[in-house]
Amino acid sequence: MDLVFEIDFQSDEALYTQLCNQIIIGIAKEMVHEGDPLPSVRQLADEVGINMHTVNKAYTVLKQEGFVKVDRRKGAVIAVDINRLRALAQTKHDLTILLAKASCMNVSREEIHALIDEIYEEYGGSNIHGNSI
Amino acid sequence: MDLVFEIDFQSDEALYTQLCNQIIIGIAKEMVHEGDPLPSVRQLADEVGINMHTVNKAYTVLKQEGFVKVDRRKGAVIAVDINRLRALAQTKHDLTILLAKASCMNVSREEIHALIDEIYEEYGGSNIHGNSI
DNA sequence: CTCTCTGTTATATATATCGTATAACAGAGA
DNA sequence: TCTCTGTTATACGATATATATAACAGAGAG
Repeated sequence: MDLVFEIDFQSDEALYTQLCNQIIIGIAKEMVHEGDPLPSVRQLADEVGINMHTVNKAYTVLKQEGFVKVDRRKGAVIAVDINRLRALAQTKHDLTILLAKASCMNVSREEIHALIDEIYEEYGGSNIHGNSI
Repeated sequence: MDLVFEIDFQSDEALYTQLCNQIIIGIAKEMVHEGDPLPSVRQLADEVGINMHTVNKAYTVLKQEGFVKVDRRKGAVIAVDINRLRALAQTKHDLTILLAKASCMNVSREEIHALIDEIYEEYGGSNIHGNSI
């Protein structure tokens, strides 16, 4: 399974952010794995019809966040190297706001839990912390 | 309990976004309720040391999202009037990206569920969908 | 060595967003 | 009338976003 990139030019999300999210979701869904090469900045830019520098910014952000590293031979490759503590803190911060909105909208805790399971089904059913089944 | 506003000028979150989030979290935590008046744009701007228009933008966004309405007598008041379907869709979209990042960082599904409960404890233990206890 | 690919950097430009600033308006209450 | 409310208009500067053209060093293939 290979990554398919689709850009929504009408979205309010920045183009490079859309690319970042699609790659991160691709990793989570195990469509790509550690060491897999990403398209070159020029190739991906041409493929989705945006500028090379926009792709380069996406790769740079992903690199800073630890999702990608640069291999001089292969180019940009998947590389999940992580500061897990920071990841947990960021996750909690984002969840706090997301759940506040959901709570205000009368989305119950049970509905959230169900949503979590529904989404997580599509992601790696197995990771080192064993969330399989 | 009254809302206390604190602005982090070092944050990468926009100032008006910080205000929006604090008010939404305040509603979720039931520190404020339907009909409660918010500070006037000028008063709040002066209180936290930012421009009136920045506060006004926060109120405008909250109004568009249904968290606030304008009462000519009281000014801006809390008003949780909601398109629940849109709320669910938005919640799922945001969760999809958030969980993808968490999954890549090897944050397990169980840890997410625990985080959900931890955060939800601080929010309304009771809403119309009965997520109490 | 040459050619071509990689990411990377430098400049420049255009547009949009963010935050501030000053000013004014209409509605409502004292 | 005076004062408060949200709202609107306009302007300015700073930053973010996206594009464009150009060049560079490292690495692989011929």
